[in-house]
Amino acid sequence: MKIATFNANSVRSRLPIVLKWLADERPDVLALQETKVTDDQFPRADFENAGWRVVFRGQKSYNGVAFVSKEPLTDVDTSWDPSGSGEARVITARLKDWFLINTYVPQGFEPDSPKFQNKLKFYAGLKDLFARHVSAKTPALWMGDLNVAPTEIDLNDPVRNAEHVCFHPKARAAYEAARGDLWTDLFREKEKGPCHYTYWDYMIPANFPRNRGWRIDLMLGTPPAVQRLQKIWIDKAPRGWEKPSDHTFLVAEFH
DNA sequence: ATGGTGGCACCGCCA
Repeated sequence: MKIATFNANSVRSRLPIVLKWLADERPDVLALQETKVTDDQFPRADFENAGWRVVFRGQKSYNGVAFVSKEPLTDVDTSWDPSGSGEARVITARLKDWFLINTYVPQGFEPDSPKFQNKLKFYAGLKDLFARHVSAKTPALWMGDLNVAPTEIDLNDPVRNAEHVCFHPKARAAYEAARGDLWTDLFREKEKGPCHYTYWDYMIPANFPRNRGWRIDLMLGTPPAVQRLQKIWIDKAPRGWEKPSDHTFLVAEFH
């Protein structure tokens, strides 16, 4: 079982690289975030014509999440709204005995802003979703753009970014509270070292070549998922393709 | 050097 997550930063702009990556990697499931498209405008036919299934929940201009899969997913639920903001940020589904959660967590803008409160509320609100669907015995994955670098080795410059909304103590505490003792950061199961990032702010083009990035795209697993995890890696290849996203793919294989 | 990019929308917002 091969499962991946990718913040597309517009699924329509990123369609060529997503389809090429799917054709090359053939995952069972790809979770997408920031699709930035309403459901009526989602490029469903482009995926289906390439042999993929797709389910999605979007909105105009911002946010939006989707699952692309080889086989049809079941129990697709796009109704979760952990912060009560009405934004399209969560989609859940099942594949065989797996329960899959795809989230695009609010970025939060600035620590003093209402948007940051919305981010904290989103993390707190996920507890209801977990309580409803996930126990320590459920094979489950929670993946997506979580907009939190969990520890100081998960970003290039933890000193300058000490108060950044994606490394702020309150954001990290909200992430840790949501994680609880249920979820394990699967990338850290296999790789303990620094300098492994999934996002490079494209405001400064030199960030990517100099590897000044953030590890904010995560895949978390319950104990059965940890047991089944074989390998997990960050695939930066699409950053070398035409019109890359500012994020990269995080990919995991399970037995 | 206190800037810069990119997507989508529309005359700014969000990341």
